Amino acid sequence: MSSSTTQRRRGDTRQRIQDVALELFVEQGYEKTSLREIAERLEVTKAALYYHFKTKEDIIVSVFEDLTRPIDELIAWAEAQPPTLETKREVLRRYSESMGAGASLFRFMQENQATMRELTIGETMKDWMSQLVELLRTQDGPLTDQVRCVSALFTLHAGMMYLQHVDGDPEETRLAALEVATDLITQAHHAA
Amino acid sequence: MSSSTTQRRRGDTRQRIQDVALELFVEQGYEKTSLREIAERLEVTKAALYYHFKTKEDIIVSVFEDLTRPIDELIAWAEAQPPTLETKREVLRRYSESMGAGASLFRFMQENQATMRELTIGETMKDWMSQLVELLRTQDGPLTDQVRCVSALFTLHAGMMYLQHVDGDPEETRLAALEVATDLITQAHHAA
Amino acid sequence: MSSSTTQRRRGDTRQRIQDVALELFVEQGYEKTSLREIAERLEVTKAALYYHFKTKEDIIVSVFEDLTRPIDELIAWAEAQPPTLETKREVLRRYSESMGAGASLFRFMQENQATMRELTIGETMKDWMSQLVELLRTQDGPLTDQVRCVSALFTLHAGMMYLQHVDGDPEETRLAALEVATDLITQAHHAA
Amino acid sequence: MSSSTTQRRRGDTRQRIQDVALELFVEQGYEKTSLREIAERLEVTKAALYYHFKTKEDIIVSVFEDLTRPIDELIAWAEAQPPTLETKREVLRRYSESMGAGASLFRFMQENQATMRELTIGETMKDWMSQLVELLRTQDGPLTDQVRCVSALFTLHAGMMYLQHVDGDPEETRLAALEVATDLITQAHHAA
DNA sequence: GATGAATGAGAGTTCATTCAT
DNA sequence: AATGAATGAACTCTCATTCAT
Repeated sequence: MSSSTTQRRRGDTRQRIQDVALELFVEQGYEKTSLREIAERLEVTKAALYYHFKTKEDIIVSVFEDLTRPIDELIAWAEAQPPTLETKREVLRRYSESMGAGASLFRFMQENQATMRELTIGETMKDWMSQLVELLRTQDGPLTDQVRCVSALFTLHAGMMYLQHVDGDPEETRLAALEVATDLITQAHHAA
Repeated sequence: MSSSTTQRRRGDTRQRIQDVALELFVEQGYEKTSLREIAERLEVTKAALYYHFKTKEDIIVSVFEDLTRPIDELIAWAEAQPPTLETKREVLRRYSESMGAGASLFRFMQENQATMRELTIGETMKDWMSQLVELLRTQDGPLTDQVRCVSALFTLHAGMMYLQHVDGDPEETRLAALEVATDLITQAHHAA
Repeated sequence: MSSSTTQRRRGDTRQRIQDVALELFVEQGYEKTSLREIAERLEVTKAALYYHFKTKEDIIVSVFEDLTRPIDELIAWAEAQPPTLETKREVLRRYSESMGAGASLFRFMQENQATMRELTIGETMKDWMSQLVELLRTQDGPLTDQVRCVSALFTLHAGMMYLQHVDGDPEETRLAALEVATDLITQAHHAA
Repeated sequence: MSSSTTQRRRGDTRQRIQDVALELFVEQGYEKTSLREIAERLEVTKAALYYHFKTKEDIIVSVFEDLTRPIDELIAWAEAQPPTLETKREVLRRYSESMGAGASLFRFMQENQATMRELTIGETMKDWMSQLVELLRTQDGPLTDQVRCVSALFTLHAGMMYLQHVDGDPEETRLAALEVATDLITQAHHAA
């Protein structure tokens, strides 16, 4: 009995809401996903969502808080390191890994930037994009090298979003993207 | 009298709707922009919008049709050329230029991908992304080189979106991005 | 040239509006038919309709005026006759004939009574129904006979509306309905 | 306190919507009745209607489902009987009775046929009209007799709709109509 | 004899949110 | 921990109608 679906669901409703919400947000975008839809898919009422979360925005904020912790930690760690090339490589390596884990969250971010901007988390996200760029870029180097640093970041994103279905193995693709990104950052570093 | 605001506006309402709509869509996203808002900013009624466009989607579709023509032409041209490195460089050069012109449209596309996917134009857009990648990528080369081609495209986008406010002169930034992109494609080409 | 479609249409726009309007009103009902639809089918603008008719209601009123004249005349004629059985038979005969001619109008009336009631013509129509009943019914006869008179009228209607597609020849059906109606009225008459 | 208006209304809102809706639909027709009107008369918001019914059409469908059950049962019963004259008489008798009960629904049907046709229930209704005719009519008899069967049905309708205000007692009128209808069917039966 | 452009009113519908139970 | 019932605000869209040209 304790393993019946109903039983297993006891107590983890909050988690299930987050899961289903992210799923739908990724599928359809934030605004086009209604609380009714989320509730229906969970077979609970809308009011139940409000027991667990104060607002719709709260749901997505909570998902972000859980899934972006690795990035926050990465940034914190990197800021404590000396700005060597090796550090930068490690940043890319770990960032790429995080993306593998929270892939759908990243996809959501990528595809819903307009929405994010209005949400409080928008700032958060923009913040770490800037911080990451700051960590990677060769200060005071030529403009092209600064572009390379940003491009390295975007290459990782592109690797996740646009190359996944093109080729076979997702992991292989991720590694290829990481290699290209590392390459870019290395070029930028040597030029300086 | 013939130069009064009302007079000057005669006959260009359709154009003005497109302009204001794009402006707001870029600012706030497609779904968060209501027809009421557009109408109010134009000082006409909602019904007037419906005189000129059949639906809300129609408005954005028409804006796209006007502003993406350069890209369509670019693709058509490139497909008729031999797939040399020089052709590829020219593609990037012209693509970068188009983005300078229709900058806000590109920003809209970038930031509203989730929305676009549901819209009919979503397909169109995805189509030309694929076609561009196809034109640029070194067929049958190593995976990393394929990544480089996609990355080149994304570098141009990144140059437009994320580096504009960072540095001073937008045009200079655009050119730097173009240089990096060209670099990437050249590497990919030589390796093959 | 004078026989080109455009040429032939000159001057009979008013008539064409009436035709198309009736056609659509019958097909879809009065409220569900919009002036846009009528205009589109005629390949003119809505404003053109307003050149010929003051309001939407005006269109249908004008159609009625044209097509119900035979009925008005029938009533006028009947009122001048002695109320013999033969007169009554003649009334049914001519009413049945009118229905054959203005069939679609009758169908419209039958199917849009709720609408008619709000329209000014609603009264008109109700009026002649009462007048016809008055002409047919055997005053002061038993209730059943009064029912028979109304029923005779309805039989004609039923013959037009519900039996048309059931059997082959519409004309044959009409005549059968007329026969039954005449029968009913005869019974009612003899009883008195 | 527990008998205050607000209290009493708890839980029967759905029913109240159906009642008020039918009332207004009968009064004004389906299309001319807006949800705003229904809501206002109930002193709730439009949104409350949508809590109980998915669409406007849904409201009327639900009313139909409730009120046409007697007819469905009548048809089912009749189909199980031998097609004797006595059965047919019983069908008319019970049909006439049903009409007394759901009188307003019948009036609505009669006066909004154009609307019904577009609604899903239109088919339902047409179906039972055909089934009733099928049950009553003397197969392979002369055309006039078939007309008589349909006419019998219409006589009942006419008795309800057009004779109610003419004479005093509605019940008396209904019985008179039933008598005439039975007469018609008997004639048709004997001829065969 | 007709059009192009617009309006005001209102339709049906959906949303995030609330609150007593 | 969750529901049933409801709200208010907003939405996209359609309609009959007007009027200068």
